[in-house]
Amino acid sequence: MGRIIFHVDVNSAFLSWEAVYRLYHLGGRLDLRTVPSAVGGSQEHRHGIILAKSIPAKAYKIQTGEPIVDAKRKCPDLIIVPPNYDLYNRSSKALLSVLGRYSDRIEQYSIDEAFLDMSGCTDDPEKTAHEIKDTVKNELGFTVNIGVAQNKLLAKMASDFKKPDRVHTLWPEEIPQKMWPLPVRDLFFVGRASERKLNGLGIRTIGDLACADERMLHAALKSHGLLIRQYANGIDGGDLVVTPPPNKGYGNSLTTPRDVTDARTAKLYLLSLAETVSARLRADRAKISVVSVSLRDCDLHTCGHQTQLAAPTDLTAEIALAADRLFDELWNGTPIRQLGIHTAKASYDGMRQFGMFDPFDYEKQRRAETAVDALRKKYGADCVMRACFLPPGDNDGSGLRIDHMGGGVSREKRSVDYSREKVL
DNA sequence: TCTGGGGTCCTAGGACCC
DNA sequence: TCTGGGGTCCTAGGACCC
Repeated sequence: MGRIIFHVDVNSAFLSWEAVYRLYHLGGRLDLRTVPSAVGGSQEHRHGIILAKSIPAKAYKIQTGEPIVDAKRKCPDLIIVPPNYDLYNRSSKALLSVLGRYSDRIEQYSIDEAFLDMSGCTDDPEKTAHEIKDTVKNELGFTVNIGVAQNKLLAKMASDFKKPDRVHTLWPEEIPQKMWPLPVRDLFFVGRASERKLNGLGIRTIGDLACADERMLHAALKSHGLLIRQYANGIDGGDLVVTPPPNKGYGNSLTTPRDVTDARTAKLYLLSLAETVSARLRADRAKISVVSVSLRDCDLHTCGHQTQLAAPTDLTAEIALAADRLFDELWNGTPIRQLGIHTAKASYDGMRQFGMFDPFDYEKQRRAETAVDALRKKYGADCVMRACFLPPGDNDGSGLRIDHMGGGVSREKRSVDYSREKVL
């Protein structure tokens, strides 16, 4: 038997993990998976979108990524629970540890998805897939779909068929019947923009794409058109990425609770984002050579501006300084909804060239910042903070306080209240 | 009461080199 | 002084994934 690839996908991951947590760790009685429910951000903080939904919620046409307001309109009784990224990371680890018993060639594709190379590990792939699926369910309490195929693309497409708690195969001879009738949007790497262009060419199903004229596709979609045509034919030469490559860049962004209309507040947010980004750089022993600032205005229009640094850095002070300058060059005074700091050209060799015109002593500043990192690791992120972020009172000019470590997802856990009374 | 946050890759256009 | 053409690097923006 040739190559056998499994794609394991947790059904409604964030919601299932929350449901399991409430049932087994908090002793709740309601299983969120059995009612219309969703995980969503806080509307007061303008993070109000659906991150995951239950299957009953799906029946109301509620979609991941849509505003909670719209979802509530579709289903007034929708139960919304806040995200808990710590829980998701723990659940993800538990899943990976179970999968590790079945193959030593695993690619963790995202927090809730993994590819397993099962070549030579099984004489009956479907039976083994069922065994993995049932082991996860019995030991961890949540269900997965497993797609079984000869390459990653087809395994991934197969795991997306009927849910939950299913195993699907997608062998080459099954492609015309199982994959080609699907709308082209269901194909991996066909997003909204590609769908629109393809529809304009009269291509509506994956089958249409599979036999579409290559020159026409290239004219409309460049190399991406040829890639998705290969995918439509079930062709994917990609290997499993067992060892994840190092990051090429690190970024953090934040949608502010209120539009920011003054530079002082914007720069306070940028400083908090620089704190978070650079702490991650130092934790990973990475330095970056490009800093960019992105702004999104109240019309959701985004723009950005970037700069190359004279020397690679991992310092909050240097990144914040660059970000401030970029901000001044970029901002035209439009009220800001979201701010971001992104970095690129990461290097991991630990070198830092001596700079004749460094605004400060790199080594000295780095000792200070790593000392703060150590304190925060030991006593919590809030044990040391800059005076400009200190309570009491507001510091964003509208009665709100700015978190001194801005952006990211893990900080959401603070807003979660898992007191027993809250458990359904 | 509108629309998060983390990434990667590609393309287009301009600067600059020979 | 009517303006080729190949190459690289940089920047901005867009598309896709989860």
